Amino acid sequence: MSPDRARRPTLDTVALEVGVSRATVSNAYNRPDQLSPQLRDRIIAAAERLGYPGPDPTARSLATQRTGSVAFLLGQGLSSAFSDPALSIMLDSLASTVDSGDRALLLLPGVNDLGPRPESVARAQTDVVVAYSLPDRAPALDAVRQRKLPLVVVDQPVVPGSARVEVDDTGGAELAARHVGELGHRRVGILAFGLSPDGKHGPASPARVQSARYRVTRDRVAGYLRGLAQFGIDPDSVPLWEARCGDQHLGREGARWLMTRSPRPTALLCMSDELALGAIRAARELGLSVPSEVSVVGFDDTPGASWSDPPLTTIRQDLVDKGRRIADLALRLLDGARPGQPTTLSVELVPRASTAPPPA
Amino acid sequence: MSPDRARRPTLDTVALEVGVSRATVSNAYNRPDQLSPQLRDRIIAAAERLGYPGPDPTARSLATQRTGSVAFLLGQGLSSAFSDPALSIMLDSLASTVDSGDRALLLLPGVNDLGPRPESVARAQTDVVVAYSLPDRAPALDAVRQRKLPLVVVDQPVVPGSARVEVDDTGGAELAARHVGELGHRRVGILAFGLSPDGKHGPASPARVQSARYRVTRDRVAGYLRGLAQFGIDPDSVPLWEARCGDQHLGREGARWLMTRSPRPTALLCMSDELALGAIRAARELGLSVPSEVSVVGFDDTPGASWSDPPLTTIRQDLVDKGRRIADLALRLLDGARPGQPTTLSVELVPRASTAPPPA
DNA sequence: GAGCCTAACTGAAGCGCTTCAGTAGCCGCT
DNA sequence: AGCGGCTACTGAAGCGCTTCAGTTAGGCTC
Repeated sequence: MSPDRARRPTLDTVALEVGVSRATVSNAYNRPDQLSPQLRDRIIAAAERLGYPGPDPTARSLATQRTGSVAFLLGQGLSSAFSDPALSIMLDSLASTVDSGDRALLLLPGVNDLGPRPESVARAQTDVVVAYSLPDRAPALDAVRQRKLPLVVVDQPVVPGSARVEVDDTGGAELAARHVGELGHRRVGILAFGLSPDGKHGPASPARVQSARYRVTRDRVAGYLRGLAQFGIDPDSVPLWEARCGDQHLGREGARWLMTRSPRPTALLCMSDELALGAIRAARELGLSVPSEVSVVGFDDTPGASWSDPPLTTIRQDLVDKGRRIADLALRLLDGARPGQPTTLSVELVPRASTAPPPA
Repeated sequence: MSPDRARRPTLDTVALEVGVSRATVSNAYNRPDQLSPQLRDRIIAAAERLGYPGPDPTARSLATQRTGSVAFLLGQGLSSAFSDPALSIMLDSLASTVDSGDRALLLLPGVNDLGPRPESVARAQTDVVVAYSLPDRAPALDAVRQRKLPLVVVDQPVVPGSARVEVDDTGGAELAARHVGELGHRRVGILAFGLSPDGKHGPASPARVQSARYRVTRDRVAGYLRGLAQFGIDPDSVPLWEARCGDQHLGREGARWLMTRSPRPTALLCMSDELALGAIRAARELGLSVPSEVSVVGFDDTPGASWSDPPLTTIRQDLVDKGRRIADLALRLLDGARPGQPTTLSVELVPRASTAPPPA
């Protein structure tokens, strides 16, 4: 358009100015040991003078065949994602690990709960992909496969040839269920995450639970029911409410529904601390005391769990460790490592004051 | 390393296979109108057959001189950032706008509250930068300037030559202050965000307030004090507690400190809803009723504000609109638009049940 | 002083794509 | 028959950088 507006300086510009070859200027930036310090100083000074901002990242990427960024694929949009502090914490830890490896985080949020659009993935400048909690058969994963990018899947269905980091969801849920079982509860309700990416929330039928497209939700339900079964509780008698995303607001709504069933459950198993906090709130609004009239168990052990009122009994997973491992794994894949065995992170029960034996 | 492991197919591979020129294959992907549908179909089919995943994003970027991503620079790490739902909401709206423009979001979280490292910025593959709430004189901004990238600054000090989106922080804070003034409060405390990127929190001296490096915090304090002054309240008599980041936890701690001053403030002005929720909690723990014994005002009007107990009087800003505008602006800068006048978004007082006249 | 080694620098070949100025062929018009 | 104007496709010049195989000069050794 405009009459050749002062072309940006490139490596050549600088090389010409200093009177050296382009390779030398490149070395000045990337391999300082390859040239004499004096020459390097001259080059850097000339670059400064010419307003050369250093090697262009894109050109460098093309030449080196690595972009230096890690793409993070998210099932949902950012706002629902971050309404869950567990994700924030994990992502923060992931991001700092990634950043310390001199790489940036390319965030591809989901659209309509289906994960990112495949075209977004196709155009993403990245050399490794982390998929977090996408529904089964997310189209974005096809795009990843097509590009043959190394993939780390987290909390998510198995994808052949990818590395995997998982939390022992089933085990954790079972722990939670057994905890309330041991306390003597026999009427228990489940407050679950979304089951399928169709934006629905509300009471969920067993059939819907069967066909759930989110692995995490499926596994946790299975764990809950398995744990409860050990106390003779019939899975079909367990009411389940599905919250589309894990925020307190829906937790409250769901808990309200669960606590108005009859017979009223005396314990609520919640798939996240946020949902559990919503449940506590709902209980309070219904005039039910926690834990003497209703027990509530969360999942994740986010900071909010320990300072809620009452403090929340929950299943702890080490979110910081999780983020770090994911990032490490991704960085190692970049360096050509094989996916290897899936990493499964352990969980533990953290008993606090939101659970107690059921009312007599 | 390995003996020439099946080289990835490129445009040339496909062109050779189909027997057309490379340009034609490129057109098949980018300008379907430039070739006959039949040929295009043949090309796409051949690509499929060869496992060609479509034009390489990096090479494309180099050729077109645009990366297709928007870098988002954050003052803090992700976890503290997302502990503020206001940011999540805004970022979500920003991300979807960016995504619908077929661009991705490159997230550069801050390190040590100073914003991203300048090297990260230097290497970032992006063609436009959004800086959110960095401290004054953040080193990352120098890197942006050096690369001559278009810049949108948000909630942040003015940077020459950049576009700007702002919320009327001073005005909003003044609104909040006048609201409690009108209700009759004369002893008021302020629960503020961090003042400077040094990780400190706790009671802040007027001197520290003076030298604050975060514009938002500075402006809101100024607004509060201006509003209070209209009711004859001496700025020096107003206790201020600084929460390093805006999370409930620190809000509670700060509020507790404020509410144990003597004379005890009858109203608390909080810089975010999260802080305000923490304050309400602290009040409850101290056995003080909200609003009859102490009034609390938030800022942002996040969803949590309306369903807290009691519902929170707050200053509303339209976060979704904010995100969208930022993204639009960034995309327009990419298309060569001039930065133009700063956009200032308005705020309004939303009176709810957390404020009332002071106890007699 | 011949031979060898190393440090310092260079030349040129890519990396995979877009784009623009052509060219070739064809159709329709006069 | 000649010409203009299409449509469909091609060639080649970049985009800005990295990297590797050299080359050169200087220093060291015996």
